[in-house]
Amino acid sequence: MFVSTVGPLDAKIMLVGEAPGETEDRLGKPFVGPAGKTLDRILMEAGISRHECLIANVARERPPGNKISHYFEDSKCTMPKPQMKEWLKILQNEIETYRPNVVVALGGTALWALTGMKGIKNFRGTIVESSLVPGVKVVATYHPQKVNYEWSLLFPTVMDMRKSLRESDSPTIPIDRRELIIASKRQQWEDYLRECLDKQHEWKIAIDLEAYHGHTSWVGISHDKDFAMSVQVLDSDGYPVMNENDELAFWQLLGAVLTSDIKQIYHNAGYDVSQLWYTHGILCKNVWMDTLIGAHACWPEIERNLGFLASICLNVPAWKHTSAGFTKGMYNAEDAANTRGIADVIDTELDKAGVRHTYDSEMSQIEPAEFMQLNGVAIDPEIKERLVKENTDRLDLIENGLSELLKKEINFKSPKQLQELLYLDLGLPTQYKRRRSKYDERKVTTDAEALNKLYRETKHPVLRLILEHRKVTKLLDTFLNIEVTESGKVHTSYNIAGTDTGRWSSSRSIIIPSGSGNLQNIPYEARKMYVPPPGYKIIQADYKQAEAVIVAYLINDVRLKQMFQDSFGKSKKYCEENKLDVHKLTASLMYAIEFDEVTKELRKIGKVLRHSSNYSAGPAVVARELGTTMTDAKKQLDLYHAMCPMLRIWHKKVQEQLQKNRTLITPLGRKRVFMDRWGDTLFRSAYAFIPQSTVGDLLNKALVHFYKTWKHTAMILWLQLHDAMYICVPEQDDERMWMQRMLNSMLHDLTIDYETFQIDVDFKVGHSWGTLEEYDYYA
DNA sequence: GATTTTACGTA
DNA sequence: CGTACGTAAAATCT
Repeated sequence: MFVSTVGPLDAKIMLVGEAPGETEDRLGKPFVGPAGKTLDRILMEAGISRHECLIANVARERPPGNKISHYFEDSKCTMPKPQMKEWLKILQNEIETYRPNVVVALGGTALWALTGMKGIKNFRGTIVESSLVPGVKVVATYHPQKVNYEWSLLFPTVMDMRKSLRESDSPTIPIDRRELIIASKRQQWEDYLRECLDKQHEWKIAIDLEAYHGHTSWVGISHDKDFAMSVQVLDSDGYPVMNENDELAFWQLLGAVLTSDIKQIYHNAGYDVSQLWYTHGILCKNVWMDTLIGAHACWPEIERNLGFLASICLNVPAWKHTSAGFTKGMYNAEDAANTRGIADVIDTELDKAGVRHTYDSEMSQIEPAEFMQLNGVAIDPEIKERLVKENTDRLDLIENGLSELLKKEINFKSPKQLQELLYLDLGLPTQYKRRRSKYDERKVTTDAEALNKLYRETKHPVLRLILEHRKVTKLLDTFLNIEVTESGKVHTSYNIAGTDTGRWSSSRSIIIPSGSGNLQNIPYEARKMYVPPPGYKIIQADYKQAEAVIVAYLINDVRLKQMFQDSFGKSKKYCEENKLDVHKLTASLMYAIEFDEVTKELRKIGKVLRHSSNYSAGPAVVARELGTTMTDAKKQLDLYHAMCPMLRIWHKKVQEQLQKNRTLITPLGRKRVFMDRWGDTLFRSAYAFIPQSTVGDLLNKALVHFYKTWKHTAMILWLQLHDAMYICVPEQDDERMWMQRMLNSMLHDLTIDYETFQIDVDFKVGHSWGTLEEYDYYA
């Protein structure tokens, strides 16, 4: 059925979709099916009333199989067939007749029809002039149906809709007033940098560095969102473009600016500031804002690259496509100007959203995080060589064993070849990946969980060997055969804005690329080669059962809280003598037996259940962890929840809170708005959020305090591992003294439901990361 | 050559 | 129907 345009003819906003779906086809109206429902949600969140909008589709009839390509000659949908040409004419006429102030292109097809541009991902959120009806303003965003499939797109789509609402005030297309000086001449950058010095008490400047293989190639500078200058240092082959004198003058002058009082803005200050210090000896004095961290504090769940932030904070055209080749200088200048513009928006948003304290706290983490990145961690070359040899030998044995069993050469790292081997050649029962929802598609897998299950069922020796092969190659490929720097170290970049929870993430350092990159997932075996500097020893301090303590207070588990309090600051021996063992307590309550009757096996059950229940894991996970049947796991779970009904009550409470405003606030004041689709996945991340985030924030607070207090001593901040910090101190120093100092920073009051408590700390000491020994500080 | 998928390491 | 991450190698896309 032909679906015509609906809505008031004097509408200021016109929405243009792609083509009618099944429901639209049946009812003859646009956006009345599932996509219409999502459109309503988007409009509601943007504060737009559907009845005030003209609503249309580019194609007026439903294509077979809902495939828009049906109306095009080519698969890329750029050459319309005659029918589509006719519909374009209709759309053109309607826009010319009704003249809405803004036309919103919903999805790629509408974007193409209205502007001739392809690629909705790059152009969404930008304001462009229509080519179909010149002079008419178009804002592009995702199609609601796409949001349906990929719920994380809801936020940008809502932001685009809000922009459209603002733009619907008038038909005027905003003019891009930016003045960008690309690859500036010496006179230009000299004048500009001197002006920065003159205005150091008035201006805030954004700085952006581009690098070529670790060397700075461009520097972008901007004091105003409509002005930026880029300075080229290296050409695209990595050769200097300035003569020695000019380059020296440039770095000196830039150094003078960055060590003046001028307020500086960066997008990921950690990188630029470290690079400036490490390769140019410039120690930036006054970092006023980091737009990456600012955006993280405001919107922890969204994408945070500059292009995306600009699309929601500013009215500038997309510029990512200029990042390669001869337009690099343009890209660099736009980065700087847009960073400058975004900073003002975020500065306002931080207060509006009430997250300034989170932002400040994260900003204070830059220095210790960057210290650790630049300082690095030493690798003992002999231990490394030994580990590589041991595991290479082991791999040889495994491969010999496999070739004897199989007599067919296959690549055991190839999931495809393994599937063929196991499920076709050997005829083993096909295993499928565990699904997050019963609506997910069933996928064949050969992962460890599947192979273990197959081994339990069939005892086929090849499975054992494949599992071992996987373990050893993973260890060798990712963790042992790593590049170290000339000084025998590895470096990691700690990413303060790396997670949705406030925990840090860790990844390959761009400044000093080395090691396996991520230092937060090194397996125990490989940790043996990570060593302190000569003459130093390692002290590890980690929060004791941190997340379990937080959960106990969140759900108000009186018995558990009492146990944590009773064991606080006590030695291992004392806890044993006084029956202070969480997992034994759990088991004794579950089975209604005396504490002393709890066997090792029952304690294990208690431990697994507490842990998995805290994150609302299901019977499948419990069965796997305990190696039992699903039926048995279900029984254990029922026992656990009968013993601890508060947990489900708390889960209900979290759901109610989400219903209210989709916002959770942790005991340390971190705020997160959950934008996922309503359902179990959303609930699970919400349950996990508060304990995970609180522990992460607690540790980072402690780490900053400790670093500030002791950075001027011989102490070296060594590693951060979510709930643990590692330091290195001189061999002859008293370790108890350092432990006391760590305690001073780490023991910190937390308040949940008007009850104040602390989380205790465990220590380890040693001379390699893999051989640390427990140190009972309270003994 | 770039991007996505699979598998797996940590807290 | 644990969640939170990052990386290597294979697989797939363009």
